This record gives sequence, C-alpha cells and structure tokens, in this order.
Amino acid sequence: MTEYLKEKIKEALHKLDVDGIEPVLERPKEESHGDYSTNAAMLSAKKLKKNPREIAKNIIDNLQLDEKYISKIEIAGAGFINFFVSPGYYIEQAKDIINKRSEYGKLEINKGKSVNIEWVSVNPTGPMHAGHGRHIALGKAVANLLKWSGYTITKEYYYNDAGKQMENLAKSVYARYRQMFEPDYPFPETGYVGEYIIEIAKIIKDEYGDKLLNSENDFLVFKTAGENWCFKSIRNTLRVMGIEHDKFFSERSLYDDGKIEKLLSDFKQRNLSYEKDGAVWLKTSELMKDKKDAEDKVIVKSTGEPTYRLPDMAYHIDKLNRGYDAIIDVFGADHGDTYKEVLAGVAALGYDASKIRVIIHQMVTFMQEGKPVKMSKRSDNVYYLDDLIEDVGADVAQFFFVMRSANTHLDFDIALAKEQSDKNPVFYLQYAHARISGILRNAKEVFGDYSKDVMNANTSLLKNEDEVGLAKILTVFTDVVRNAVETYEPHKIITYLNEVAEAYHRFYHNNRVINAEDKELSYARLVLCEAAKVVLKNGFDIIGISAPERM
RNA sequence: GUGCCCGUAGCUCAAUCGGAUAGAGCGAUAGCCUUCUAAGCUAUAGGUUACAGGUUCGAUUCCUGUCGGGCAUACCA
Repeated sequence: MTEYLKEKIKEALHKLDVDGIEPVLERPKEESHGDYSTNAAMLSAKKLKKNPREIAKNIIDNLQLDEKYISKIEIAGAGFINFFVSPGYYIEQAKDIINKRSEYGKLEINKGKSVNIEWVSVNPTGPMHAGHGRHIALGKAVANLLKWSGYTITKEYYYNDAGKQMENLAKSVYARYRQMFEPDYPFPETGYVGEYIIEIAKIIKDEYGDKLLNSENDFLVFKTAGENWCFKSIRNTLRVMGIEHDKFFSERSLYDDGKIEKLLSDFKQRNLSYEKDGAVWLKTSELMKDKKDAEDKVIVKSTGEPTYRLPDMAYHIDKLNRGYDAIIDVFGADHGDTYKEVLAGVAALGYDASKIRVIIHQMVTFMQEGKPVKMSKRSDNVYYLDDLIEDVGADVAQFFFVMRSANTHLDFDIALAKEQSDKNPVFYLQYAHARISGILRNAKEVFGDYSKDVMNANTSLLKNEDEVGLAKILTVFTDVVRNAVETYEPHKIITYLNEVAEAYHRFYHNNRVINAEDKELSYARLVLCEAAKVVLKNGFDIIGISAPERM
C-alpha cells in the first residue's frame, strides 16, 4: 500500500511539473487523519509558490486511485493529504498473510546479495559475563533482520588468539596448577582470577599430574587447555541463546598467512607509516582529516608486537577480499572510537571501506532491587551470562536486551525479568500467541479440520472496530520490517509487536471467535486469528524468541 | 580537557528522512471472570521533551551554547 500510494502521488506531482521531491508517506498517529498521510503539498509549496492547501487540491485532482483501496481523501491542517483506506482492503489482506505464512514480511531488497556479520568475538579467556548479553542478543536479532531483507548471510566470530590476553590466560592457569602443589606460589598481578581457572588447572593436573611443574617457559599446554575450556563454555552459552556461527576466524591465522607483514609493508611502501621511539606509527592524523585532532597511532609496539589495529585491518581486508556485498560489525560503546582508525587504514590502501557498517551499542547496567549490580573482574564477583539465563530464561534475556534502542544505555531490571507474571513485557506478547493457539485448538475440536474452509470464509462479516483495527495493524508488518532493516534496529519490531498483541487482546475480549451456532462468523474471525498468529510468530523469529503454543 | 552516545510521565523507555492533540509498560486510583487462557480488558491521573538561543509553515527530532550522566581517550583488544 505504501509503495502504491507513493507511486501514485509521484505521478500526480509529475503532472504538476514538480519533480525531484520525495514525498513522505506516513501512518498518522491520529485516527481522524486517515490511514496514510503525505506532506507532498507542503514540500512542493516553495517550488510552486502557492498555498500548500491549494496545491494539495491540485494533487488530488491529478490522482488516479483504485476505489477498492482508497475510500476517501481529505486535505487537512497545513496541507496534509490524508488517505482513508477501505476497511475491506485490510480484511482481505489477512488471507494473504495466511497464505504467505513464514514468508510474510520477508523482503527482497537485498536479494541476491551477500552479507557477513561479525559479532560476539569474545576472546577465549573465560566464560561470557552478563554484560556480553546485549551484544550477543543484538547481533542475533540484526542477523535475523539481514536474513529477512533477502541477504545470504555469513555469521562470523573473530577471536584474538595471538595477543597478550591468551598469554595471560596461560600464566593464570599455570599459577593455579602450581598452587595445587605449592600453595604459596604467587598468582600473577594481572591474572584472571575467576574460579574457572582453577577448574582448568584441575583438568591439567588430572591428566599430567606433577609433570608440568617446571614449565614456566613453556605454557603451550596451559594455553591450549585454557582456550579449549573457554571456547567450550562460550559455545555452550551461544547454543543456549540459539546462536550458531558459520565461521570462526583466528587472529593467529593472519600472522601465519603472512597478512600482517604484507599489510605492514604496504603501509610503509605508501609512506603511511614511520618509525619513532622504537615503534611503528600509522599516520592516522592524515588519514582522518575530517576528525580535527586525530593523532597518529602505534601499529607495532617497541617490543616488536603489532597492536590490535594491524590484525583488525588485515581481518577486514580479508573479509572485503572474500567478496561480500556488505560487512557488518557489532561493537560495544567501549570500541566506539577505535573502529574509525581501522576503517581509515583499510580505506587508505584502496579498499572500499564503505561496505563496512559498524553497529555500536551502549552498555548495560544490571539492576537488582533498584541498585546496580556490581561486577568486578578482579575479585571474581562476576555475574555470568549463564547465570543470567538460568535466572530469567533465554527468551526473556533475549527480549530485554533487544527491547531498547541500541544507542541508549540499558538498565536491565533482573527482578522484573524474573517475574513470571503480567508485569513482564515478554509475556504480554507471548501470551497473545499462546492465546491464539488455544483458540485454534478449540476450533479444531468444534469444527474439525477447518483450515481449507477458512480461506473461503466470508470476511465481509468483519467490520467492527476491533476486527478492522487488528487487520489494519497486521498489514503494516512488512513496512515495519523494512524500517527496522534500513536502520538496523530490531527494537522497532518489538514496539510494533506490542501493538499487535494489544490489538489482538482487545479483539479477543470483545469478540467471541468460536461459536458453533454461527459457523460463518467463526470462520471469518478465525482468519484474523490465523493471520495474527503468523505476524506474531514471524516477529518473534526476527527478535529471536520462541512462540509458545501454551502458557 | 577532547571525541562518541544519551537526557522525554514517579521509574524503564517509544515516537516513522522535521509533521497534526508527544505514546507504551511498570507503579498509583476505580471497575470487569456462569462465555474460546484474567499472564487479559476498560477508565482516570501523570509532561515547559534538562536549560537558553537559532533555522522554518512546523522542532523531542537539525544547528550553537550551558548543565548533567555513560563510554573512550594505552606501545590492552
């Protein structure tokens, strides 16, 4: 419908010799303003040097619309043109929704294109903590959105197995192992203090006994054991969250393939890097001219080890070379500044960095009884993601993390999330789905297998406010998905589903669906139920939560 | 100090490229279960959109400044 009206309005504008403006078509909040509204006349006012209301009249005179769709057109306010859609159109759409089922809402805007989305990418130095949850849930929902927009998608996990952090892990495990024989053996100042390190150390002790006590200079066993243990933990949590990556990309492989050295020499060759104080610097101040006080950044430390920037750039170049049409990175706000340097470096070597889109999300504070939950890596006072999922459930966690816009700070109310009651916003949505499912089960008992006949139902019987209102909201799902896709904002789906659930609950409350005495009306209303179920289910799929048949 | 994000109802947050009377949930108050799931529905109260300017037909949205919060300002990633 949106497309249809837009097209028609443009045609009319063309006839009035107004080209090159993009009229906005929106759904007004106020019902008396119609179902769709456009500001086309206001936008043309300057060009035509006429009163917007007068122009609006001219536009309408030049509009050729199908009466089956549009029942009334009005000019209002400063020059808005309001369109009233025929109720019958909405009702008719419900059958269409049922036919499309799991395809309803899917777009083709990115059909035939490929996208790579990289997220999670937690280094295997420990189990994931609750704060990772937002990142994980958001990435999952964005990945779903990309898929719905038509992309062929590759989900990727990049992990740093070459840097200091892995060494640190190895040292920590070694220290815990040795402490089992020598309780006074010192634990490294910057070591990982979590309980899990002791667990890993025990595994090593079980396998090797005391044979590795003198391996201060060869941490390989400890590193490998640590990495394996941590990855197992991480993957397990991801599995519980319903996430499976297609590819795990190791930072080390970039070194092994010589890509780091190649990159370094490329920068040198182009005179984009220089040596100072024993380190190699990248001329980021020149590469990022639009940023006022950009400083040059170190890419190889004076110790000879590259900083994270170099492998990060090499990694992105690798992805670009793999030929994706788009590359998505999901980062927390703590990485908000650094990716710009990485992109600048990539672009400086002639790669098309505009293909890379970075989604930044702000941090999370977990609230318990009105107070923030303290988390400290130093003291092992960590709220792990596994604990959170155990406390509130995977669905609830997923929902809460995606519920809010990513670029605003999130307060996660654990008590509210735990609440198995009407206070919990997840259940409001899932309950609508379960409720419909219950009615459909009932319908089967009363009418037998009704599915075929329902498609022939006499939907002209549906005309009260609740019925039309529900049908109306169901038809805009595709527009909502498109909007969410374009902005990479899955929370918009939740806001919308809330409206769907609201419309359904109201409909349910005022209209009995199943009535053995009135089969015709029952069937007509079952059409609405089926269609509402499809929309809820498809929406849940995108945000990544389950669609319960019973609650 | 500087850069990024944010400031909307008592609390947590929405608000379609700048649109019409700024909306939900929680909390508060008052109602609704002999009828398909009351995890529901209905109604009421609650706002100078942090503050001060600017841009224009029109600003929560864009620009400037002030105040307040988060993150980043490493040869950690």
